[in-house]
Amino acid sequence: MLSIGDLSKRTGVKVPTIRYYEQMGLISEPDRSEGNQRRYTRTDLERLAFIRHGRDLGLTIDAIKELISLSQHPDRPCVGADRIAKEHLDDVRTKIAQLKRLEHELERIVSHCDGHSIEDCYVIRALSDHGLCDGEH
Amino acid sequence: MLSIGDLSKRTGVKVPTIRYYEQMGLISEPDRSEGNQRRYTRTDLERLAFIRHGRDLGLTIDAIKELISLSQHPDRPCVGADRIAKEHLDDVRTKIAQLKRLEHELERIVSHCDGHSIEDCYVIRALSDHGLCDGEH
DNA sequence: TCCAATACCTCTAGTCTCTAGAGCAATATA
DNA sequence: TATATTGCTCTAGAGACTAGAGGTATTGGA
Repeated sequence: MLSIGDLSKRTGVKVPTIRYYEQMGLISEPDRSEGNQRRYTRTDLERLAFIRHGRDLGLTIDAIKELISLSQHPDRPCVGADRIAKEHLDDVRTKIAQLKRLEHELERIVSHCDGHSIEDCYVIRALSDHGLCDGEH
Repeated sequence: MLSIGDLSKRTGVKVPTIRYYEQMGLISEPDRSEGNQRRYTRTDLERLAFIRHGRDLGLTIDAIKELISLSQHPDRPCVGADRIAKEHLDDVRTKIAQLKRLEHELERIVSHCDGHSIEDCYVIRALSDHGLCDGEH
């Protein structure tokens, strides 16, 4: 039986976050010690590692909830799970593209600045005047 | 003189967001009509466009505040503004790198899935078992 | 000129995913 | 056994808005 601190150390999920996940219904309420402290099993550990992993990949709490519920019906086809992952992959790709445009824009802004007075500062001017931008964002 | 709605239409910043920016001290309190409605000038319009642009580029409210305060001292050297932009560029690059690792991981996960039962679903298995990952994330 | 539609006002509370702190209780270690 | 550490609940805060309630101004058309 693991305490919440043990679970935290093993999964890298902070203690208050574990309690938060419980509150959100991502993990079930664990048994308690005589003194009302949470006691976790190996199953809880695996579940939490699953959640952690999903969060690291940027999945939302709701997406993870859905995956958990899917995984509890092992006989169903896995298209649901695949769909969630695919949608997320699309999101990630969109975000990368956006950030790259941003990077480009910022590079231009930064490299134009020569450290003289604010009056001539390209950073400030570029922000004031959208027309100085290359693409749209 | 522009109403808050006009300002919103011209800048693409939603009305409640404009009021929020006022509350946060990003824009100064405008004059009011006889009936207590906000009335904006061309200067306010420019300021808001500046903020909008900064937010589009992903700058935080605090960073924008700092830039505004810098821009109000036109005699000072512009290294401060340049520093803010550079720091942000670093952030953006870090985030792109992270997302690319993620993309890679998700691609692997998705492409392994053959649509059969959940029991064999690679999405679920990959999330359960970090050992199936390529890199660290 | 009057009326209805639209826009505006303030204030409060909610979003999402945690994180921090207060004040107290249980457990582990020396 | 004394003390240090960990745990408990509850509330509030972060950032950057967004939504809704309940009421007031302004605007455009008949």
